Amino acid sequence: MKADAVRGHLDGLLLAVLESGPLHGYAIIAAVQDRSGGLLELRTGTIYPALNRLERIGLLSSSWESAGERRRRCYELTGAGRRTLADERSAWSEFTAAIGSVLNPAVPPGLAT
Amino acid sequence: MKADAVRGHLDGLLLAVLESGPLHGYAIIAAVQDRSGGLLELRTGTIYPALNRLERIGLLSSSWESAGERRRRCYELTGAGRRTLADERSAWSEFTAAIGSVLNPAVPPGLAT
DNA sequence: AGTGTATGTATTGGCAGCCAATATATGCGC
DNA sequence: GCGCATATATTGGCTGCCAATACATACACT
Repeated sequence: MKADAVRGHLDGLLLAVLESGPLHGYAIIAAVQDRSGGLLELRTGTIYPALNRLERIGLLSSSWESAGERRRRCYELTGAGRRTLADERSAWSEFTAAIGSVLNPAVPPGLAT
Repeated sequence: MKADAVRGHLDGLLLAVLESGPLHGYAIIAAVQDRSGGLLELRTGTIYPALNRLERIGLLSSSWESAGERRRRCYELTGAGRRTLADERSAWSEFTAAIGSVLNPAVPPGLAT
């Protein structure tokens, strides 16, 4: 998987892994990697600015948490975040259909009349 | 469909529409738009540099053609181009599986033990 | 003859957005 | 005290597509 393959789909990934409950940054990276079968390895320089942006536009809310003595910033979906996640899912579906139908046409090339 | 959604998948699209025979630039744009159901509208500033690059690295070959009096540059797949197209198809499949499994997990969130 | 529109190729500048590198801090094992 | 895993954060840079622009030919209409 090439490095910046997630370009344009990052927001959806972040919202999706937060759907089942709040997570902090490091756990988000692990969740994405886990759910993608190890194929998607996000970096901190990728997700932290993205999480800040998503919070700023109201799709996430965050709160500091203490695990033992260690501080963690936990992010969770807002209502707007859930609605946007639904939008991202339809956009993804539309996107894959569009690219897919060009890449693998239903009518195989060479069989046209 | 957001403007630069094809980022990272353009080469595959171009190779795919050329699989069934040679086409010139304008026809390639039309073919991609047609096969995507009108969702993918590539611009000349997008495909011409890409076609040049694909020819330069040996995936396409081109020849000038005269339709009536008008000159057209027709591109066709080379052997290496066909092999790369196959690679692009597996990469696409892997990519959609990776993003898709994060966006729409097989085990719906909230049903975990 | 002139104007507008469709067809066709080509180049340039700009910028969104992700990554690599880097910095900082804590807790734990040894 | 040293190294490693955990954890958050920022900066600079590069890739790669797009918007804008330019130019040429053919044809229809007036």
